[in-house]
Amino acid sequence: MPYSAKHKESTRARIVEAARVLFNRHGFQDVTIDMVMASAGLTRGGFYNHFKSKEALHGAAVSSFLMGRGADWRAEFDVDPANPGPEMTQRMIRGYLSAEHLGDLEGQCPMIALPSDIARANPEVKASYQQLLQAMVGLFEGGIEEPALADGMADGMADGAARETALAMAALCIGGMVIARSLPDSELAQEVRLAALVVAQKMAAG
Amino acid sequence: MPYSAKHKESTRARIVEAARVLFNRHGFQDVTIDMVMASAGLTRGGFYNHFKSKEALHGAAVSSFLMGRGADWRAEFDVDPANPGPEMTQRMIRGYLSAEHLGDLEGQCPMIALPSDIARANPEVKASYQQLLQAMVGLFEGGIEEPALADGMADGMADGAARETALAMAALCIGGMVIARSLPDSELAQEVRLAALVVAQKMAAG
DNA sequence: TGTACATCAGTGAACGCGCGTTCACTGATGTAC
DNA sequence: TGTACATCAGTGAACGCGCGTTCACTGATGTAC
Repeated sequence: MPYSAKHKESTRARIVEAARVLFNRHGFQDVTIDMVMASAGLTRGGFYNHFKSKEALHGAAVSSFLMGRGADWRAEFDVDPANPGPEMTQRMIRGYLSAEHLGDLEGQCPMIALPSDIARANPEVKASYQQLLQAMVGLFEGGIEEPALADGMADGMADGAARETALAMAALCIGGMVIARSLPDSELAQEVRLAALVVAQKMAAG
Repeated sequence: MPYSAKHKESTRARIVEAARVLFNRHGFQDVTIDMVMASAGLTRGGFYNHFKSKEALHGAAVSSFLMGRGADWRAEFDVDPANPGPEMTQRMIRGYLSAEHLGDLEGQCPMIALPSDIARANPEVKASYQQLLQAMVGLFEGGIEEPALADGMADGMADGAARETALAMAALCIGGMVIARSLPDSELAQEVRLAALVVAQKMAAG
C-alpha cells in the first residue's frame, strides 16, 4: 500500500479547506476546480481522485465549517456547548454580528456567505446548512433568560418559547449580516448590523 | 421613425419582467440570455439592442420589483406608504412571512431570492437592492408603536429607536425567509418562518 | 390616397472562450523478499 | 540491510459542451411626397 493511510485523507482535507475559503469569498459558481486545486497546491486532474463532482465538494465545504473555522471561532469567543448560559449567548451574538465578521469574507459563516447558492443546491448541501443552523439555534437556546419561567409557567411552554426566541435570533443574526453584505452604502450596512446586534442582545436577555 | 416610440420600451419591459421571474426562480447565473429572450417571445440576438450586457439586465430586474410585482403585493395587502400605521405593519409582516410567499419562487421578494448573487454583484445592482430595503424599512418604521413616546422621551431618541426596530424587523423578516428557503426539512423551515413571524409581530407592537 | 423609401427592432448563424470532466501517463512510496 | 515490485495519488493534455457576445441580414413600420 503506497502512500500512508493518512496521506490521501490529509490531501482531501486541504482541498476542502481551500474550497471553503474560495466559495465563501467568490460563491460556488465563480470558483473553478483549477482555482481550488491550485490553492491546495495540486493540479486539476487529481480532483476526481477525491470527489465525484464539483457539487460533492460543495457539501463537504459547507459542513467542514463546523469542525474547522467554526471550532476556532467558538474557541475565540469561549463558546462551550456543554456550559450554555446568558453570558455565552451574549458573546456569541457580539461575535457573530461584529464588524470583523462582516469584513471577513473568507472566514465568515457559510450561512451568510452562500444563502442563495444553498437554496438552489441539492439536498446534501442543504443538509449541511441545516446542521449549521441547528448548532447555532441549540447554542442560543441554552443561553436565553426566561423571565416567564420564574412566574411558574409550565416547563413545556417555556421550552417552546425559548426555542421560538432562539430561532428568531438566528434569523435576525443571519438576516442582518446577509443584508449588510448586499448594501453598497457601508454606513447603512453598519446601521443594519448594529440594529440587529442591539435587538438580538435584548431578545436574549428576555 | 419606424416602430412607434413605445414599441421598443414595451419590448424592453417584457424582457425585464421575464428576467425577474427567471432570476428569482433559478438565480442569476443559471439563467441564460436565450431563456430570457425566449420567455419574452424573442430570439437571442435582439438582446443587445436593449442591454449592454447580461449584468445590466440584473440591476434592471431587481429594481423592477418595486414598480411591478412589489406594487401588486402592496395592493394585495393594502399597504399605502401615505397612511402608515400599526395595522398596516402587521399586515405586511403577515404577508411577507406567509407560507404563500415562501412557496412563491417566481413572485417572491428579490431580497430573499438573490442575496448572495447581489452581495457579489456590481454597485448598480446593490443600489437596486438598497432601494428595496429602504422602501421596506420606511414602511415598517411608520407603523411601529412606541410605548416609550408616551413616557415623554425626546422625539429624536424615539425616532432612533423606531428606526432601529424597523431595521431589525427587516433583518428578521428577510433572514427568516432566507433560512427557510435553504433548509431541506420543510417542517423546520416552517418553524423558522413562524418564529420570525411571531417575534416580528411582537416587535412591531412594541 | 397610394407608393417608394429609410430606419432600426428583431433574426439566427457563427465565434470564441472557459470550465467540468476524462484519460493515458508518471513517479513517489510502502511492502515483500 | 538492500533491492525489485506493485499500487495509486497526482499530472497535464485533450475533449466537448454551453453560453455570452457579435454580426451581416431581413422585414415590419412610420414618413415623405
